[in-house]
Amino acid sequence: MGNTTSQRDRMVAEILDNLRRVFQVVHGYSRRAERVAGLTGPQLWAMKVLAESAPIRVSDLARRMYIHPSTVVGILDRLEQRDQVTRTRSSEDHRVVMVALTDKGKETVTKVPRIAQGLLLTGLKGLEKAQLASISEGLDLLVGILGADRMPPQLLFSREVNSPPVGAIRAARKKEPTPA
Amino acid sequence: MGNTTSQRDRMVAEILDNLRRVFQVVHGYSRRAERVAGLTGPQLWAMKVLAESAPIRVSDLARRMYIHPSTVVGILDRLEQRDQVTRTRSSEDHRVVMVALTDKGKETVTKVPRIAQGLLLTGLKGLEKAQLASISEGLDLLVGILGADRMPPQLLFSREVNSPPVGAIRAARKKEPTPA
DNA sequence: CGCAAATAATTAGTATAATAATTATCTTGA
DNA sequence: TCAAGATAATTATTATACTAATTATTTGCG
Repeated sequence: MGNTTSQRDRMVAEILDNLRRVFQVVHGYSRRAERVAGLTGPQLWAMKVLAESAPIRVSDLARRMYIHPSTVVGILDRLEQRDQVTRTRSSEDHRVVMVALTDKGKETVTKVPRIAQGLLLTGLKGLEKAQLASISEGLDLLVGILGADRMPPQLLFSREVNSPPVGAIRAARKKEPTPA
Repeated sequence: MGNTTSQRDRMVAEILDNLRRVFQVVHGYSRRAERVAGLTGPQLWAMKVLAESAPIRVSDLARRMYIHPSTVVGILDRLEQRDQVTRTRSSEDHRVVMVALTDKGKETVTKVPRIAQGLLLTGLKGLEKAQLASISEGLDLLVGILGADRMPPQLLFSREVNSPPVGAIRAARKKEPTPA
């Protein structure tokens, strides 16, 4: 195939290589790291979202985590089993289930923030500002092309998933403790 | 926590956010995309490594894929079941099992190369050289700090995993059809 | 009103991935 | 030599994640 192997082709190949490597490392990374907290990465992530968004519907939690609702169910099963969260069926709409943190869960959240992302965080913080800017810029571009490409194949959950290329998603995830 | 929220802190946070987002997207991405080929992403990846490295030991395959040997066993189970690979126990050392592609497997590999990484590839190829350079640079830095950081917690497979921060790994993955 | 369509959560089934334990084999040292 | 340790692959168990199918419930149309 690609005979000429232009410089660009090589750059693209290298990017894919690096990307794959980063995935691999970060993945096993956060697993080990976060297991220190007694909870796995996704479990902890769910807890963090819960901490921000008080009682929240299962489907909304899934949307915030960018994962499928059925996956969330499993995560909640395990968290509930460990007394970290509670599930309450809404009295208004009996189809919905509201999820909240237990007292124990709240305590967990306050205890772990550092451990969760701490390791990568430490690494990044050790870099110079210029380097941070470089990484940031590269990732932005990456997110851009991914964001543009991801919709067509199969929308994820089919709600407001139409063209928030970057900003909307980030906005939704930042602080904002649901003004209620 | 972080009261002052310096600009650097914000940059770091944003990088982590973006990173997570990229993971999420690429993940579901390659799943959908590669399923078009009838095989899942990791299965296809294993096939590609096999195509390059002829008969190879299970543990070496795992090392090349940066995943755990036990995970490879499962992937091989499914590939073998589909007549894509063969497993042969070595006669020299009865502990080792050599894996190779079947004829059908070889054909599969020639048929799919584009689909596998094609989508991300297309996106990247549409970018300008300067943007590619930017992404590349950012990822290099990221890989750098990850490579430096990943060893201490728990070495992955405990072989020559001592200080090949970046280059060694890439070198091992590039072409090089195992010079015997 | 009453049943069909839509919606929310869950379950079922498959695949990936990691750790820990097991089995078989090989290598060494007493 | 032969038992102790190391090594290779595998199995078991747990967790994540997806798609499809199921169950409840709510809405809306005729």
